[in-house]
Amino acid sequence: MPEGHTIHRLARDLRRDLKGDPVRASSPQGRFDAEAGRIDGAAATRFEAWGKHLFVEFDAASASDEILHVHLGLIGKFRRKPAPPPDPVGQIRLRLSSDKATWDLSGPTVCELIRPDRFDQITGELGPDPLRRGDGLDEFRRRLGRKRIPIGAALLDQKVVAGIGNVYRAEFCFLEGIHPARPANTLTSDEAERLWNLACDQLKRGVRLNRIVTRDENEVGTKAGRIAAGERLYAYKRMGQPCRRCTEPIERIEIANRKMWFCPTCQPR
DNA sequence: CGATTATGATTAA
DNA sequence: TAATCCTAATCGC
Repeated sequence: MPEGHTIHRLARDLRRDLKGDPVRASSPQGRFDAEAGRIDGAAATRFEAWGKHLFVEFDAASASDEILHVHLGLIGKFRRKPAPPPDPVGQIRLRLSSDKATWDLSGPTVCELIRPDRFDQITGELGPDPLRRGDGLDEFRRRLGRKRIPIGAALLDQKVVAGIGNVYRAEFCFLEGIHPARPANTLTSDEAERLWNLACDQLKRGVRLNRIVTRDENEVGTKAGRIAAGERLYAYKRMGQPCRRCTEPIERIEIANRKMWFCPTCQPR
């Protein structure tokens, strides 16, 4: 589930359930015991998503200045459970609960307490996030222009743009008719701008629906939230199936160590 | 019941 | 380029 939209949606949902009140923190699995103890009982004051990174700040009076940093990686999940907390199921690294809800974190690639200087470092190394305010476009264009790597690789590089993953990169290249292997610095200023605006629109849509749906709803004839599974995307994982625009079979290519799908006709070199 | 897979990213070779 | 970390669901036998 985790591309940028997931994390921004998570920040919003966690905020609604946990913000303000003292939060109970524990590590049913045990691997985060000591750290959980340090934030247990502190009031959570801020929930922020930066690309695929989630940060939770706590009231300085009730905790130290440490900030919770979570990165879900490929398989991490935050699952909502009712309050009061039920018996934990599976490997729960961190459980956060208020009297409104319980949130169980499993399988994160990063779950740690950090100091503010480290927070500055992590966020400072990220490219612009289409879901955060600011002049992302100029920065995105600048960073793309410095890369000779394939656009398919540049879109995965969190220093170029923060929050895009393997599904969105394939879908964005398809939607803009750009061959995934084209060097990033050969994109015109206009192409870069269209990619950026597309990312802003699509990630926002992803947050709203809490899933990736890139398919045009007029094309499917249903409202976005109801587009059936398997009908939501244009290219991702559709190897050999007919392109939804031109019916040519979708092809697969390996870029930046991951598989990527594209239409050879709609995305010429 | 074991193998495979997953919307990630780093480290080693 | 390959190995590695983290976990759970799914699939084939």
